[in-house]
Parts: sequence; structure tokens; C-alpha cells
Amino acid sequence: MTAGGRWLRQTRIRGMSSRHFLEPAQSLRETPVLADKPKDSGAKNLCAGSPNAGRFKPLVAALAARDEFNDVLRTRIEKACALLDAGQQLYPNTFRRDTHIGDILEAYSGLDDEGLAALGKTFRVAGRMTSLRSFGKVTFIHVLDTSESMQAFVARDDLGQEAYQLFKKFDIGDILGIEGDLFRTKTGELTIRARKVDLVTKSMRPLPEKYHGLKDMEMRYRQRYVDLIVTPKTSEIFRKRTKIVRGLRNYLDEKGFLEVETPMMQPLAGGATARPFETHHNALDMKLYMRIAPELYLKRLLVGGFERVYEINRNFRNEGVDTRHNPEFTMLEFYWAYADFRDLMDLTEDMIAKVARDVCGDTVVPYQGERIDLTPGKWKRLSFFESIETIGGVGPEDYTDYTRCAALVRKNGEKVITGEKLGKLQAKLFDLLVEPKLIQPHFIYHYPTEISPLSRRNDKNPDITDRYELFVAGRELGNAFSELNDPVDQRGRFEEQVREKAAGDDEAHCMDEDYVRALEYGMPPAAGQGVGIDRLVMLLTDSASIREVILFPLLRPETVGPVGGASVAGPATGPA
RNA sequence: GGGCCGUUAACUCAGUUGGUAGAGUAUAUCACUUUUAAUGAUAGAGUCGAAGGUUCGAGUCCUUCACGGCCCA
Repeated sequence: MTAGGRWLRQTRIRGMSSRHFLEPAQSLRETPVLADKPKDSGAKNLCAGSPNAGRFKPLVAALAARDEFNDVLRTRIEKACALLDAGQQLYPNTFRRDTHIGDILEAYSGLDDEGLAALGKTFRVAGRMTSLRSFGKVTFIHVLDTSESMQAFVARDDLGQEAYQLFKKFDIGDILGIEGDLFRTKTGELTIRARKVDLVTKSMRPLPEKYHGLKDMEMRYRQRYVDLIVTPKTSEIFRKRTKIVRGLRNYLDEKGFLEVETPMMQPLAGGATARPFETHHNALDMKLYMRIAPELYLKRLLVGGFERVYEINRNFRNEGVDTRHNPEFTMLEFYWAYADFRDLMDLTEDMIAKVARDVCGDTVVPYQGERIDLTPGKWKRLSFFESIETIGGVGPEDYTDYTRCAALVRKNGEKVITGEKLGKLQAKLFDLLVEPKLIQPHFIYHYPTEISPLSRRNDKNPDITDRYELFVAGRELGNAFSELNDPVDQRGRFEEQVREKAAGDDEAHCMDEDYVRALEYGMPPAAGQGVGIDRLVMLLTDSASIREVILFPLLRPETVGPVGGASVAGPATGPA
């Protein structure tokens, strides 16, 4: 947090145009290397006498301008300068490894010291030095490559006096190339005995402390690259994420689904209940929306004859940020002709259970202290109104009566908007009283038609739809239904949405004439589902926040421009 | 949008009823040829998130703001 706070502080200073900040800023510009303040004595004489001193001036100036310059950085710069003076390149791209550390660990973990000696083999590995324990003439370090870390033993007598002296200038965080053979230390750790150590990439900034690691959430998200280096759990989550997405692709591919890509920038943002981001196309002088869902395009493809399609891609919704929402998030949507919502339930159980087994090794997964059982057959299926009764504890006399339903919603702390439909109130009641209790996987089906404008009506009761939502760990993971393919009904539902929008609901759908026209050509009966990938990854990696599973979650910028900066100070700095 | 919490050295954190800042790690120097949070000695390192205010005196109290976290809407 401190670092983040520090930068914010500084950027605010840069952004401010008020008079009392002009002086230091100007003096910085005139003398890039700080000269006056006592703590900058190091910067002043940095790399004194070195022919390479000039190379680091822009770095020092930038650090000083942001007030980031300190002893640790000064030492690193001096070391780097000394390395250059000694003829050592800082960023050579000549070292070639022949083995990944993971491969060594996998192949030779079973061998004892004699077995390793009998190998008579040298290996070339490369990676970041993450720890260092020096004994003077001998040093132990750990080196981390793409996935794994192993110990290296670097001794003066193995390297030679000169090379060892050079090695001692290397820092934790540097990327090294090491050539050597394998042995076991006294404590039994498989270790590479360095015969040669090459500097591959010099690191100019210190890594966070290794024992406590990086705890500052803000810095973990802003500087994810650092988080990935020092927090093994983080890189594990993102490896798992990739595996999960690949697992879903493989599953759907095997079932004959065709992966497609549909527009992310759309003239109408349809397919979901949400506010879109707006953008503009200059050449066509046209307003565009970042998509909130691919649904209406994917169903156009069903009309076109692709009977099984899916897309895994980003959606954008202009809403707040919290532990379960990021404005851009990844969604799987798939559509399956000649199937209905019950077929989808079966497929979903099977698909998610397979991915869970793949990634977690089991269909029972731990989540925030709970054990979630994803084994097919264990998933509960319950109708929307049943769930309100049995889990929410609200009887039909209450949820079918508008006034009583509204009262219950208010009593539970949610607002009721005038003109809101009964179906919406029932959904709010569900969100309040039922959803948080759905820890084990539940399909909740037969949602009110009023709140399901793209779903097929139930054949027996037109007021409900053949739609379900999937809940796990108290949150929505998927939304699915038998698709509405009657163009007349669809037009009517859109018109109803348009009325709601006019009445002030800015999340209501727009009329999509082209989509209705597509349905008029005839869309085969089908079922489709959307699955929130980020939430699925949260579930399978036991992550409490969606930010833990998004590499670069949205944060406010740490640099504040002149406009934003101007609003910072009190009345004293008000513009004249 | 609302509530609560946080912001102190590069990192992780202490900081008492208000009296001008401490530790561990990291860094530097020295010692040390099998350590793994190596060890021992010494040293340097801080606009205490920002701006105002109260006060003889503010890391600490008050106000506003920024960023982040958690909860609610």
C-alpha cells in the first residue's frame, strides 16, 4: 500500500498546477539528478568517474521526479554501472538454456547423490534469482523459471576468482543463466552446481520481502508482474484459469460445437439486462456499444444453420466494481439446436464436473471453507417458486400478491421502484432470501416470463419460461433457457422492454429489428447457456474476489491528469 | 451512492493519555565453503497518503480530499 500511496501522492503533485509546486518541478527539470536534498548525495555522485554513468541519467531523473529514488535503487544503479564498466552486458540475449527446471525436478527427483554423479551430465537453466544465502566463498541461490524453482550452488572454486567476484554483483531479481551438473546438498536438496553463471537480465528494482510476500492488494493488482513473481498462488490461479478455459473448449469441441467470434462492438447492445459502454467509430461517424452479451448474434447463427455454436470472450457492462463484478469479464455462451433447457442441465453438470476433475483432481472442491460437490447427479433442480417457498420461506399468498411481495422486498432492505412488475419483485425476493443459501449446485428453473424476454414460454403456463439459472456458492454461475424462436412473441417481448425503457429502466432491452427478422426466417428450437468464466475460475481456485482471477482488474489510474488533479486540494487552489 | 476499515523505510508491520519515529526482512561493509526465513557484527535508509484546522507541540485529535479493502445499495 505504501508504494501505491506514494505514487498517487506524487502524481497528484505533478497534476497540480498550483504555484507552490512549480518550484520543485522546475528545479527537477533543470537538474535531472537531484543535487540539494541531503538524501540525494548518492544521486549526485552516482557512478562517479564511470564512462557509463550517463547511461543511467534518464532513469535517475525519472525516479527523482517521482520521488522514488532511494538507497536500494542507487545501489542497484551503481552495481549495474560497475557491471558495464567490467564489460558485462546488462541485457544480453545470447544465453540459451537446454532444460526447464521443472523437467529436471521431474526427471531426477528420485536419484540420490551417487545416481546424480553417475549421470555425468551438464544442464543449462535460466531463471530469476529469488533468494540468496552467501557464505563468502560459496553461495546458495534459488532460481525460478516459468513454473518451478530450484537451488543452485555457486562456489568460488567452481567459477574461478574473477567470475565469482562478478557473480557477487548480481542481485535478487536478476535473471541468470546457469550451467552446471546436479548433486544433492547435505540436507538432500536437488541442486545444480554452477560451473558458469551468466547475467541474462539485470533487475533495477528490488523484489518484495520473500517471507511475508506481497500483501498490499493494490500493488498486487496494479503491478501484477511483481505479484506473479513473488506469489506462487497467483501464478497457479492463472495457470488454472487457462486450463479451465481450455477444458471447456475441448469439451464443447468434442460435442461438435463450433467456436465462433461475434461482434464485440455492436450498434445495439442486446442480449442481457445491463448498461453498456459507449464508443464511437470515427470513419463511419457512428455510435457503437461494447457488447453486454453475444447472445443475439449467436442465435442468428442458429438461423444460419450452425446448429451448435459457442463463444468464449469478453463482455462489458457499465456497472460498479466489487468482489464479484469487473466491468469487463469473460463469458462462455453456447447454443444447441434441437435441445431444451433440461438437456442443458445434464450437459452442464457433466461439463463442469469434468473440468473440475481436470483442474482440481476431484469433483468435490473446497470453496471458502465449504466443500462444494460438483459430482453429476448431486446437482439439485428446483423451480423458482418452489425455491422461494422451501428455501426462502415465503408462501404463495405473499409472493403472488403485489403489495405483500413489495412489503417483503422492502423489509429485507431492497428498494421497490414504482411501476416495477411483480416478476421483478419476485426476483428481488429470490436474490435476497434464496440465492445466498444456494451453496451446493442448484438449477433454479421456470423464471417469470416478465423478467425473461428472450426465453421460451413454458408450454403449460405462459407466465413462466423454460429458463434456469445455475447457482453455486451463493452466486449465479450460469443463465440458460430454451430459446424463444417465435418471432411474433419475440417482437411483443421486445416491445414490452421498450416500454419499460421508456418508463425509466435504463437496463431494459432495445428492439432489435434485425434479430426479429432473423427469427422470421426460422430458428430451430434450441437451448442456450451463458457461464461466467471468472466466477467459475473463482470457484475452482477457491478465490474470494473476482480480482484474484483477472490478471489486470480495473482500478482507478494511479496517475492523475491535470483535470483530475485540479480537484484535489481545498478552497485555496480553486481556479481563478 | 452509503457505512466501516486501511494508507508509517524498498517489503511486512509496531507506534501507549498528543512531546519531532521503531522492529524484522531487504540493502551496504566485514566475517564465514552445504545453506534454505542461514548466522554474527556494524551502518545507512522515513514529505508517517494529501491539504487544511485545533494545539506551545500532531504519525496520534478534528475537517475535507485521494487511493485501496470489506460490507450494503
